[in-house]
Amino acid sequence: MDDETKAKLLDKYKEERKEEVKTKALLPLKNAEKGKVVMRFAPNPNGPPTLGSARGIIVNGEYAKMYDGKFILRFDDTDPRTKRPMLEAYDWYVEDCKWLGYEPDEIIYASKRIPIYYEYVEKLLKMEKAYPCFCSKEEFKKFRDKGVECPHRDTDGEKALEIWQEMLDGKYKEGEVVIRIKTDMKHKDPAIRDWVAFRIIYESHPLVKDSFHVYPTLDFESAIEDHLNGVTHIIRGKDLIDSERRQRFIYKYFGWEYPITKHWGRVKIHEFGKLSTSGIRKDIEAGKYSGWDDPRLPTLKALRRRGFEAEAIKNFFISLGVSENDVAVSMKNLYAENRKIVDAKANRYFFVWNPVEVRIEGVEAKEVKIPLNPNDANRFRVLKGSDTVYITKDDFEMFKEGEIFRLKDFCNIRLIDKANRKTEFVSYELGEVKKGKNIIHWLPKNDTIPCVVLGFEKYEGLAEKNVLDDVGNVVQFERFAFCRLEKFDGEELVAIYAHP
RNA sequence: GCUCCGGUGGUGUAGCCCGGCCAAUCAUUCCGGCCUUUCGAGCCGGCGACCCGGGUUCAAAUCCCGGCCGGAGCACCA
Repeated sequence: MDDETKAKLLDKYKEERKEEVKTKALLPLKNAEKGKVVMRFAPNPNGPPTLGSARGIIVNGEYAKMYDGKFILRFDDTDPRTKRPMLEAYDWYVEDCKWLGYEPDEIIYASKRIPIYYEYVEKLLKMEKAYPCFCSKEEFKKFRDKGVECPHRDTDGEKALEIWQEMLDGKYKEGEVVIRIKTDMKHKDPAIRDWVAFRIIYESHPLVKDSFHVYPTLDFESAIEDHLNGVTHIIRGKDLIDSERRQRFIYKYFGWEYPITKHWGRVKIHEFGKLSTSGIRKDIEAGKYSGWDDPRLPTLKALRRRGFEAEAIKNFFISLGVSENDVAVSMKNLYAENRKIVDAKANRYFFVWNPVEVRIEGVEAKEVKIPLNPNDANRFRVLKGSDTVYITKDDFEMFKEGEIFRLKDFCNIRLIDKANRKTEFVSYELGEVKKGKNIIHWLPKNDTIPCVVLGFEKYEGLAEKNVLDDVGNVVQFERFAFCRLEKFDGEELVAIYAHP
């Protein structure tokens, strides 16, 4: 790109930046040209996609959309041991990308393209920009720390290729030899000094089985792929910030242009402690969680099960932006985003947890019509008001004898005998009871279904029968929370707690 | 220890590159009010921030230096 177009782009970038401030969108991308942007999201599928993955999918996918560009999903699955991929997880990533609204234009499996990486390392070997190194990890660390070149560094190209061939032929044991990229052993940042590009691992790979035993490291694989795919911008976590400086050496040797990079900091979500994929896996195996979609987990499967809208997750991450600061954020922000979407369409129902039976003296049974959604005056559900109702224990305990409270949309009653849970009818009209905490929800004695709500805590109780019209949907249990009704087996309704 | 990065209300975030329009944006939380019926929803309103110290300048959140605090990398992991 020449200086003039660069300057033009920069001006445009500044203008867009100003405009974007008002709207809810990602800040414009540096040097991005409509139609020419290529973004990628490159996970290792060693577990299911989580909220963290969602950030990668959304930020990269969204930029691709903003600039009518291309979005690539690439599986960086080149370690069959330490970061062993999980076969089912490949599809999970594809599904979740689609669910979030970013269907990949292309899907790349690094493990299937290992021969391509071989071609490039052979070139580097021949150019003497890479070399086989027989140092042990510990030995090499000493050289690295001292900034001294190791004895294998000046192996000539011919010999290097010979050794490489022997590696491929299986003549070496694991750990005996690796291929290193020449950088600069005196580079002021020790993290950059001659890094490993290939190592030997005799382990069957979940996807490509026993096809290879010489595997590239992330830095090598990623460097080659980004160039081959014409990736223009890389946005990822700041843990990979040094990758750029390492990989730039390869780009320099081949005369390629490195993509523009941007990094985000660590995200800590208050509600989920420290959760590692391997830790969760153990807990699932131990029975602590029901599976990867356990509603207490930060996986996208779990969030979807709880009824979160993809749009809400998107807005949540867009609001975090892309800054290198570490953020500690609360799920309350996600809840707020989801509520904005779901509030208008979620039907309202009564769910009485820890039900307490209460008798009402002097009331006449009568059907009451209650709006399904307060914003919609035309849709109703019907409850059969009767002389015996259930209310939640939390409410019951709050009231004192003599106090009047209202069963929402039914009638006002006075508590006369708390020990025997007896009340008396006062009136039907809203009248006496104004608003607020004296209006509670309730259920008629003989017209309910058992309902269990699964979430960070488990709630057991009763729900009105009308909910059966909404199985599969997100509803609001009034004065409780938004929940997704998962299934009804004829006996009991299972709902998943979404958020207040 | 070595290298790099960052610090704006309780929490995120915009502004910083190109100093003045910033007595600082937006969202969320919290608090208060409203709602012929959710005080665990909704609607309206309010409180609340430029890490500290120097310097440059007519002018600093913005530039420079130092300090403090936080983070990342220094793997034959990604």
